[in-house]
Amino acid sequence: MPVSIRDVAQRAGVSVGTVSNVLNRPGEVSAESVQRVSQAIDDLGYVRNDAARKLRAGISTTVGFVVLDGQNPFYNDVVRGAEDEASSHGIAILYGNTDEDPSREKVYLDLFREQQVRGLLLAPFGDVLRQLRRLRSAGIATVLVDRFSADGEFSSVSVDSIAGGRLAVEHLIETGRRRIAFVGGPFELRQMNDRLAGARAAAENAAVHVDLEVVATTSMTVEEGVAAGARILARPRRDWPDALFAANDLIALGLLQSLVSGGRMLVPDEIAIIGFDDTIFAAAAAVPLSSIRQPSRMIGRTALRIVLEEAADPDSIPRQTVFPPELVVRRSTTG
Amino acid sequence: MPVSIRDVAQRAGVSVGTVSNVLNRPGEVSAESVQRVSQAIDDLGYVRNDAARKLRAGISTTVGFVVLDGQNPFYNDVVRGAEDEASSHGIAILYGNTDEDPSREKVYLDLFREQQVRGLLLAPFGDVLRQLRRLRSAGIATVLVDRFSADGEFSSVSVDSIAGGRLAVEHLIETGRRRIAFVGGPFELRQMNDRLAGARAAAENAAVHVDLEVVATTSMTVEEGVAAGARILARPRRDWPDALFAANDLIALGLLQSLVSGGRMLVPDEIAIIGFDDTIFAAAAAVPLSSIRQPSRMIGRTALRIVLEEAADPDSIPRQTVFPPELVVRRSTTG
DNA sequence: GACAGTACATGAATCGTTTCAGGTGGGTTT
DNA sequence: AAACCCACCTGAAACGATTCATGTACTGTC
Repeated sequence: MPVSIRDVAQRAGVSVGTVSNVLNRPGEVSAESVQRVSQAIDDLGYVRNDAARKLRAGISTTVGFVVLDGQNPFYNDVVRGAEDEASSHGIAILYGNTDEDPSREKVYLDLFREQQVRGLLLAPFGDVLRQLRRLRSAGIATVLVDRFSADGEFSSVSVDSIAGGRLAVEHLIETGRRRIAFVGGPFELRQMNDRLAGARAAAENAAVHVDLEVVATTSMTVEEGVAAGARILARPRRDWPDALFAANDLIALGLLQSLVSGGRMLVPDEIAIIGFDDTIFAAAAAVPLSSIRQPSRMIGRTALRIVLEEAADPDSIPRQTVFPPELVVRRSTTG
Repeated sequence: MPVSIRDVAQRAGVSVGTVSNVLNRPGEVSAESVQRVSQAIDDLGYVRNDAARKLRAGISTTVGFVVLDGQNPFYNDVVRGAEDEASSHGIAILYGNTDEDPSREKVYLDLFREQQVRGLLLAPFGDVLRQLRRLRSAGIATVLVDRFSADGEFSSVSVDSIAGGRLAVEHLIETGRRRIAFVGGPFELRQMNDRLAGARAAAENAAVHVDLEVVATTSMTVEEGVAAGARILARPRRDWPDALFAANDLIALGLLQSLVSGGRMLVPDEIAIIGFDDTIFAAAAAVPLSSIRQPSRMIGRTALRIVLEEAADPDSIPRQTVFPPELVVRRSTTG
């Protein structure tokens, strides 16, 4: 039932070696053979058995991609970029979503190792250094996504989160805000700390006095944003901040939902909100959301390209690719 | 460098067959052997080579999932459900997103066939019947997702779109709307036609007279929703509908964006909007969006379970699993 | 016509697992 | 003590592709 290279060879009247050559280096085969083999392949509906190929040639045609939040449109965009690049190389993507759960992350890393992926793209959450090293020694290259690899041990593709945080807060200050809250978490995430650090830098370097407080969330979801918004509103009015810098758009949307619920339209007049990522939903929000744009597809494309290069050359030196963030101003910050 | 089952066998002082048995049927091996082999595996950091396993045993440990819109949170939820089920079986998901492009769809189907996935989950867009049949004859089971398989040739897991359409329009009529526009497309999609059919049925069976027009979009995206909204607003005011039923939440969000842009807050007073899918963004929208909820994770879980069952039993009969939709009322339809 | 060089084609060996027919040794039955 | 069972182990064959050393046939040169 399953048709193998041998069947093709027989039908085309050539040896298996020739069929393999037609498949892999058509240039080294006579035009006639190419023609006859192609014909036989069509007739028989032959498809290469990737397992056998992988086994013998050691060439894997899959790349793993593990993201930390599958609900976040930002990661969907990144994956989409990776996909484009991958399919142009005939490579398929093994996808895993950890939902910020270190044990799920571990499971996926093991699973993908067993699958012997060609390389791994990872938006890390937990402490995976040991595992990544083991992957490397098994010949699997890893590129970190959305996370600068400070020690330079692995390649990474990310946006300058510090600059992003600064952009956001500078914008808030310029538009007259003075009591700013950074809403985000968990702070195990490096990006999180960087965004906050950028925010702090902007606040400190401002010509005017600016208060910057931190409202911590346990994850970067809409629900957490809603909850944080409720906590803020529960304070006496004089203790409200006049601007919120959300660690990502999901949190920002949650905040927005709190602040406009029950017909209270506090944004942007009383409180400005700015998000991060500039996902497709930012523009469609209750109040169109200002945000810090990341070139998400480009991040995905680039990461995939790098991982393939590293897989091809195991001695390559890890490199950090950092894109600049971009401020996108919408109604939520401009009364 | 790479450690094989032979290395493990040697270190444990047993034969390769025994190691394999420890891995696959530990019950049939003496406790001592299990212990020694496990020890050796740990010492050596051995991981099974999935390619070899797949080649010899013909057992694949991946399932393909091809969705038609990776930006749509609905599909992300479905994938998440499938993921949960998959990882509990040690199965990895090969992910592909076609973005409503039939040629991409074809590419992924070929790619996944080459990978010899255990089964395939597919939210189809184009005409893939021929390809699916070929996959089947190659021993790869397919389960259609979010699409009822009318002819019963393949298994499917979906929500009753007709009922969903009816629910939506009945709700609009009950809340006093009489001039309803269905905004959606493309109509190559069966779900699309079903949702519209349900809407028509509700309009026709209503006790009062109801107008139902169709505003066609070329895809189910926010941008298309925005464009459709603009077209509607461009009409003389007396020709405006008083309610919009969007084929999914993304379109609904786009419509909303048009209708509240420039400070015009037409929703819900002048125009009601209801979406479909009840994605996480519906509640966070400009005006919290009424929608028709699909049990998305459950759809994913179920589809994966079924595809595994069918892979295990090639003679199983295709079955259609249909979940009921659920009306979720929010501000966008209740003045 | 001998020789080298070119252009292709061949098929056996190989990758790392799983499978399975056959083997071993000790215990139980008759 | 012969016959049989049982629990466990062994090792070679097989999966389907790729690789590579070895052929073969033809062209052109001197």
